[in-house]
Amino acid sequence: MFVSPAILSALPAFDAVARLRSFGAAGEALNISQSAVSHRIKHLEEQLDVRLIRRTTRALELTPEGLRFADAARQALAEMEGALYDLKQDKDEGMIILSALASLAAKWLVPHLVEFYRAYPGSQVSVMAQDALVDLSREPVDAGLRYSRTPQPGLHATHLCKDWLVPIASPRLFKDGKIPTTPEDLARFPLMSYTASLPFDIAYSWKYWFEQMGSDIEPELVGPYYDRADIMIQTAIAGHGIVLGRAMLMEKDLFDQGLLVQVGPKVRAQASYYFVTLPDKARWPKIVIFREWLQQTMGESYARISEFLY
Amino acid sequence: MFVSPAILSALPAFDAVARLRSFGAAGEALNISQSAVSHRIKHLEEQLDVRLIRRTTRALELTPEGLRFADAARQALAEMEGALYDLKQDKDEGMIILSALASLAAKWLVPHLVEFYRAYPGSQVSVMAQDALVDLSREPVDAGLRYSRTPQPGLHATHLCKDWLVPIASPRLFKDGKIPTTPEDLARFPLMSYTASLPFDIAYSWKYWFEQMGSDIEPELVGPYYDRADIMIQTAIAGHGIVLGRAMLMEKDLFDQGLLVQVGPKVRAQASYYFVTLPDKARWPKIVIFREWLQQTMGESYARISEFLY
DNA sequence: ATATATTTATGAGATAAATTCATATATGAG
DNA sequence: CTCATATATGAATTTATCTCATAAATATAT
Repeated sequence: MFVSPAILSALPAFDAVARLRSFGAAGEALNISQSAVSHRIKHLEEQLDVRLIRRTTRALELTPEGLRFADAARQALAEMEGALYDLKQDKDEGMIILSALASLAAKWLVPHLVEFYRAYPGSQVSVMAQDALVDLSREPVDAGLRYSRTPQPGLHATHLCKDWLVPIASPRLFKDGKIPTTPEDLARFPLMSYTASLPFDIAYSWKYWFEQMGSDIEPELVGPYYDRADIMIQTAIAGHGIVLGRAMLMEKDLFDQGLLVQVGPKVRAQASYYFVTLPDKARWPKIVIFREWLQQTMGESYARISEFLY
Repeated sequence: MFVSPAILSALPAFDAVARLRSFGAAGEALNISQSAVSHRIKHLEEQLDVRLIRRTTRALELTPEGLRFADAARQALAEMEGALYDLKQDKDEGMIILSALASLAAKWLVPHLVEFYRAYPGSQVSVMAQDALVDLSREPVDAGLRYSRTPQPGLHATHLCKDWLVPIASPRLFKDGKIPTTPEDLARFPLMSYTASLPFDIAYSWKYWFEQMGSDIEPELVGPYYDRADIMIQTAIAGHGIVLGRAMLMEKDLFDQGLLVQVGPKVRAQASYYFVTLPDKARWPKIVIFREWLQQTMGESYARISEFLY
């Protein structure tokens, strides 16, 4: 057997009549005329070939069959109502599932997320720290926080901020208290770099930095290497040497905890941070709220960092 | 929130697409065109403002939202399918709930019902032995077996058979073996009658019988009285006296068990047996089957009794 | 008994929606 | 690149639904 659309579309009317015991009241509840309700119910009874309602001019009563059918109708409608509510929740105020690069998640996002929760107490953000770029239309992920030169085509992308490459190190590395200031000074320390697998790998390398400094020093890199920028920074904090790191990842370590010091001029990183979503989801309220917060807050971080670093 | 008919009527199409992973196949399953399915799904997605299906020319995939919604849709449809099946069952082969007068139920219907079960093994009849006439449109009762002069207006009624009033008694009452044959003989025994509360009460009384016999005897009735015809017959079987009973109620006792003997001529009873249903239900298969069996079987009973009694 | 008020039923016309057909469009496979 | 196989789309048509005005039915009050 198969349930015809005609039967289904009559359910709200029948349910309303069953609950309100009046065609007029049901019509009012559904914003249609009493006549429409009457027609619909009649049509439904014809479809089912069963009398569902006993009409006694002044009052309505359900037949035994009508009572049973009303139960089923109510249950089916409740099921759909629940599904609709869930969909709405997804858009409005449900949890945002965000796919972010692990380095950014660890070093910038997680420390700042407390501010978001403070500002929007009803919200919840779940961060999936993923190195691979997930397919937003396939995975149950609402949005992505990405670092790239250009946003991926086909997605709704919002530019958040640029970044800087900065040589940093633990103050403890300089036992005599003399922090290097020139490329030449700097090159005497162990230079470490993150072995990115990104296509713009070169942008991270010391080679690029020395070029930007107008220096012809050919840097000699030492290990350990990690493929994650945040772990590379931890290595610097541990005092293993000088790391060329992305400024946005080091905000807390530089300012708030003093674990790192800048040991050379910043240079422009080649990529930017983007917030991306499927075009469909771009206007979902919960996404809009988070995106605007992110844009504002990353912008502030970037401004603060840009001003602080020489 | 309230579930709009537009959303509901798109559910079968969406469910079919979700199951079959193809618009074309879904259309075929629902006997509509591929184009119609495409339009419906598009409309549904617009209504919900959520993308449910990822289209990739060659294959379909549900989005995470689509998967969840498909579950809800399937469940709601299953609920309705169940309800539709129940309604169909009611009409086709479900249990027949029959309201019958207690006397007829006990003395004729129950003994004959085994024949019905034998003839229609899938069927089930539930007999509610009720003295009061129930309102068929209000109670969960499918049909009524009634004894009246005219069928109740507004109901679909089928005439089953007439009946006779017959004086009967236990053979044990006549210790000398002489069974009375004339009204005068008969009047020497205790005469008992059922104190009906029916409007055609008089028809049962001995007075009426003696009149019909052309006798001017004024019968003197003795107790015990019962308001149920079947119990009155049991009283006769117990040998308490002569009872004027309805022939249809005594078929088994007279023929098959020899518990009663006829002790005077039969006279026509004023009422008939009718099988009544609500007009809506009159053509339900299960009702038709039972009605036809009843008509046939009561007809045979009546013919047998009419021939047997003088 | 009769009038009245209240409620559902009905028919016709107007409006809106769904369906089909024909065809465009997209894309994976060979 | 082309073909085969899907879905998408637009316009015309058909179908369904709604509203309005009004009829019909009956419980309640007079």
